[in-house]
Order: sequence, then C-alpha cells, then structure tokens
Amino acid sequence: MANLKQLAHSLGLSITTVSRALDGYSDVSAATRARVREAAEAAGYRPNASARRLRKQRAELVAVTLPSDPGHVGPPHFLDMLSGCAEHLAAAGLNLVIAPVPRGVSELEICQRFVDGRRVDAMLLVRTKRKDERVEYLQSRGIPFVTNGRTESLIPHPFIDGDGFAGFRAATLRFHAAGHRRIGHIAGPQEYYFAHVRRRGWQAAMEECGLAADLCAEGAPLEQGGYLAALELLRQPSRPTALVCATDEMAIGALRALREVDGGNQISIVGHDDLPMGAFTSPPLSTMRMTGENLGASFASLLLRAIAGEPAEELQELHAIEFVDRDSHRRPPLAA
Amino acid sequence: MANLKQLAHSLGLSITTVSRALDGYSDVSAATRARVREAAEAAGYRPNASARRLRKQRAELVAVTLPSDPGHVGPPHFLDMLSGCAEHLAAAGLNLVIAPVPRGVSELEICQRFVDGRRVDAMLLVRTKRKDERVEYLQSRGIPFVTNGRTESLIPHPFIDGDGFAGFRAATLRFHAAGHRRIGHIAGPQEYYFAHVRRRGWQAAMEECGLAADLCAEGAPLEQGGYLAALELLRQPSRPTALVCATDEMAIGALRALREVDGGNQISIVGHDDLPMGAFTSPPLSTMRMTGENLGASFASLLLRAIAGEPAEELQELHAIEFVDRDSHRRPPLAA
DNA sequence: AGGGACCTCCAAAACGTTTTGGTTGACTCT
DNA sequence: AGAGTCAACCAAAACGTTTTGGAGGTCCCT
Repeated sequence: MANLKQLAHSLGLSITTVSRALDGYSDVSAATRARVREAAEAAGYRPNASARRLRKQRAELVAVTLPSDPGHVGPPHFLDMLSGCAEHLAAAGLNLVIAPVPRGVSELEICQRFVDGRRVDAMLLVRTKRKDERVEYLQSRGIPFVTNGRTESLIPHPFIDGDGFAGFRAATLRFHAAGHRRIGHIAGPQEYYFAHVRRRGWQAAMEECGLAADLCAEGAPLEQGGYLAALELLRQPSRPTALVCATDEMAIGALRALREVDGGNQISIVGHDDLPMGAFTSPPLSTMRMTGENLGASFASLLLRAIAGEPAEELQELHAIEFVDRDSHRRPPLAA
Repeated sequence: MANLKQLAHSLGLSITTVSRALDGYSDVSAATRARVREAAEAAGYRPNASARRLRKQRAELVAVTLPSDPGHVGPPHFLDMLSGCAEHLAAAGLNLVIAPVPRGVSELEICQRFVDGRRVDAMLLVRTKRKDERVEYLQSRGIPFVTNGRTESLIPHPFIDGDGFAGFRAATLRFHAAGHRRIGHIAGPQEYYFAHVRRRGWQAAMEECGLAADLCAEGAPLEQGGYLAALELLRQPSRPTALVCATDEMAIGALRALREVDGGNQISIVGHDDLPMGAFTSPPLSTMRMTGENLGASFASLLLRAIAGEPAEELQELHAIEFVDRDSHRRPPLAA
C-alpha cells in the first residue's frame, strides 16, 4: 500500500535512508535499519516493481516463446520444467513471461518485439531448429539466452540438451544385440535439431552394424504422426521387427498401429521422454530419458549466468540419455 | 534503441508532441504526425515498457499461478490454453507471467507477492478448490481475476467452467440406460471443485436410478491415482460393470488396472478432458469434453473485461459437456 | 587546536514515459 | 479594432525507485 515517501515521512527519515536501510547498505546504523525494517513490515511495504525496473534499467523479466500453432509445444512435462525454471528465476527476482507466437507470426518477430522494447533481460528458447533464426537474431543483438536443444549455429550459445545421438545409437545397437536386423525409425520433423540428431543416431548404429538404414518414416511429433509413420513402415514388403521412435507420443501412436496390424505383440518398440503415460500403455512403453534432476532449475541457473555475462562455452550442458526399461522393447526379433 | 528525448531532439519537436503524435492524439497536425511516425519507424523506436508502466500505474502483466508441487498442474492441453490466453492478452498490451508456487509455499502467498508489489493488473487462477483462499484474498483486495473452475465462494466471481455435474450425471444415466447397474466412480481429490462436482453428478444419477452410490474410490488426478482407485473398486465383492472417471488421465490408469484384472474388455469406462492420447489407448477411450472453441481466448476476454470493471455476474461462463464416443464405453453390462 | 577518518544521514538527479495546463499565433465575427 | 475560437505546439510535473555526491557530526591523533 505504502510507498517509500510515505514510509520515510512516517519515520522522520529521508527516502534515501529508508531505501538504503531496506537494501542493507552499511551506511545506515543498525538501530535505524531495524526500525525501518519493522515499519516497512508493519505497513506491508513492497517496492514498486515498475519504478525499480525503470531506474535500474532492467526488466526483471525473462520470456519463453511458446508457439500456439501446432497445438503442441513439447512433451507434456514441459510445463513442469517451465514452472521449475520460473521458481528458481523468482528467487533471483526475475519473472518468467510467456511470449506466445500467434499463427502467421514468426517466432523471430516475437523475439524482436520483446527484445527491442527492452521488455526482457533474457530469453528462453524451446524447440530449436537446426538453423534457428531466433538464435542468430539474439546473438546479433547480444541478448542473453539459453536454448532447450542445440542448433547448428557456428557461434556457440548456451543450451541444455540430451545426447540424442548417443541415446538413439545405443537403443539401436541394443536391438541389434538382441538379434533384430530390421530396425525402423519413426522420425520427427527434421528441421528440429532434436529430431534430426536422433535420426542420425539410429542411422549411425545401422551403418556400424552393416545394415541398411532404409526403414525410416517421418511424422509430426504427436501420437497421430507416430501412428501414420508406423503404418507406413508396416506396409513395407519387409517389415521392421523393432522400432525406435523419436518421442514417446509418437511411440504411443505407433503402438496403436501395431495393435491394428499385428495384434500388438510382435514388434519391439522404444520411445523417448519417459512420459508418465508410458507406464500405462499396452504394453507398457520402454523409453529413454535425459539424465539430470530438475531441468527447470538448470535452465534458470544458466539464464542467470548468461545474464551475468559468462561466456557461452561455459553454459552448455549435454546430458547423457538413460534407458527406462518397461516391456515394449522385449519382443523377440521374429520375421513377420 | 532511441528514446523519446532523442527522437524529439532530432525532429526539433518537444517530447510532448512526439509522444502525442505516436499515440494518435488530435492536437498534433497530420503532417507532423506523419513525420514523427516515420522517424520513429526509422529509428526503431519502442517505448520503454517500465517507464510507461510506472507512469500509467499499470503493470501490463497478468499472472497465472502454477503449482510446481504435484508434478502436474492440469491436463496436458493446459499449456495450449495458456498460450492462447497469452496471445489474446498480448493483443491488448498485456503479458502473461508465470507465478510458480514453490514447495512449501502456499498459493495464497504467491498471490500476495504479486498483488502487493503491484506487479500485476489481474490474475488467472487454475485448479480452484471448493474453498479457495486465493479467491477470498483477491476479492478482499479488489484485484480483477478469473478462475478456471468454480468455487463455493458466496460472493460471485468471474470464472469459466464446464458443467461437470450435468456431464457426469448424463454419462452415468447413459450407462444405466445401457443396462448397467453397478456403475463406479473414480474420483479426484474432493477439495478441488471440479472433482467434487463430477462426483456429485455421478451420485445424483445413481440416486435418481434408485441405485446405491457406493462404488467410489478417490485418487490423485493422474494415471497412477486412477490405476490404484480402479484396483480398489475391482477388489469389491460386487465389481462395477462400468466406470465413470473424473479425468482421462485417471481413466488411462484405470484401463491398465482393467487389463491386469480382467483382460481389459469386460468393463465399460469413460473419462473426461478429451486428451489426444485417448484416441490411442487400448481400447480407445470414450470421454467427455467441455464445449466451446479456444478456451484461452475466452479467458483473455474475461480478464480484460474484469480489468475494465465489468461486474462478476456477467463474467461467468458455464459450458455444456459433450460426449466423445470412442470405444471404451461400449462393453455390455455383464456380471463379473 | 587543527586535521583526518570515520559514521550517519540526506537533497537532488536520474530513469523514460504520459498528462496537465497552459501559450502562441492565425483566423473569424461583430 | 477588439473579442472570441481554434489549431498546433510545449514546459513541467508526476509516477516511485536507486544512486550520486555530498553535509554534518563525533572521535582520535598529533
């Protein structure tokens, strides 16, 4: 309710002293400081955020772009990540704002709108593309940012990502070791870095094993996309006996295709993301997940360090992928 | 890059005139206005948001509280709703900020933090409880807000909600009409309004049909909660032949219980939310959904009208529930 | 007694807008 | 010619902080 002026007046002190007392400066006597703190508490004083931001030339805001277009920005646990990130940013006095990207507007334009209006101190970018114009723009403007997922940008930038290449390579090699020879891949849209790198992991493993990497179908990173892609692979003259899917949602879509086509218990399948839902599918879905606790906190930490000016090279986290074995990857490699 | 002062100087005009020209006031000549607009465009001028907020005494921000605790705030399409809401708010110059609720902190405290610091012009509340202290607080402070879901508050407040009572009553009556007599309910935590009202809808239908409403189990509104609740009902001496589940996620959990206990094709089941995932479960999940397009836009509209001062009574939307029939509700009412 | 070296405190400027309450000069009407 | 009207512009205040650059004491040392 109160502002600094009223508080100062009621205490018989100057605005300066009250302000500095509350901020803990040493040029205020301990007695005064205590008195001020008490009065501020009693009056329920909270500094006016706009005034502080204006004076300090900081927005105290970090924006995350959220495409509203495809009806889906990321895996369902994405919101938990955002929430965790916002929580840790809040501890540093920063708030997380949603920068929605309306249909027909590019993500780049939204970035510009926030950055040029000095509305944010930093940005969080999700669903990076291999060649991501947002990254290029932010780099050119020198705005701190962190991406969820790498890009092919030549200039290094802060990111957190899972080692999709290694994960998908390992998953494919594991199927090979179990006797599978026709191992298919259900890929996400290849302009996304995560989708591309997962596909390359599968492909590399196939080539290492001397197998043709030809059983690959691409779809939207949703259940429906996985369903259609699986149907396509199952129509091949020589069906896959195992499927490595870019995401759990695609894998769950593929599971339905398997049920429809072969009863659902012939072909091995593995996804990625460790959706809670995966434990409840039929059969329970084997999957992979990025290691590391509390992703949101990591993003917040990187953002703060980027704002503090740490060089990009020190703000890159590549996490290992681990398997979450349930049931769906255990089908024997029978010819269909 | 530039601010008003520099722009005014370069044009040989006063700050006032430039400001008013850009805002389209009529006391600036058309010629001057054009000249100013052109110069502003060329200089890439964007008004400093903090300065405007300070002067106008508006935060240009709306906060939505997101509990980070249960690992789950709402159905997966919740993020789409937020994104849509943010998009429509942005058109009115408002941004949506995430107000995370850390473990151990009450949602009320977070509300206070945002409201007392005048950091927001309005709030969006999700997952309302029957008796929701956030609602009481915001009402007492006279801060505009809209809730997703009703409450039992005696003072009316703006909300958008589905008519869960009617929906669950209708679903139960439909099972009755199909010959079912032992119709169970898998309920969400009863402190949430949505969970309570859905249960009451089921209960009312049972009583109308002269049946005992005793086959009810409660769980967390997640797959695991539905799974455990279903297991509990299936252990009853007289098993249900149909299940009405508070959410799709619970229904998907229950589906697994059914598969484990009776092979999964004996008992009818219906959920609520119309998750995309539901089309890919085994069997495909019949469900219900709230009618109405673009929920996010509706929230944004209500928020703007609440900020504009419209009375709460005119800002209440209760949407009908419609069935989404897939397959899981069609099992015959056989005795188990 | 004079000069530092603190310790407390404060007036005023600054941040970049928006808005209030004008002023100036040209034109019109009687 | 004087009064009134209007269009076009502007100086200054205000929003509530933080920070700069002191000012006035007190105490100690020589």
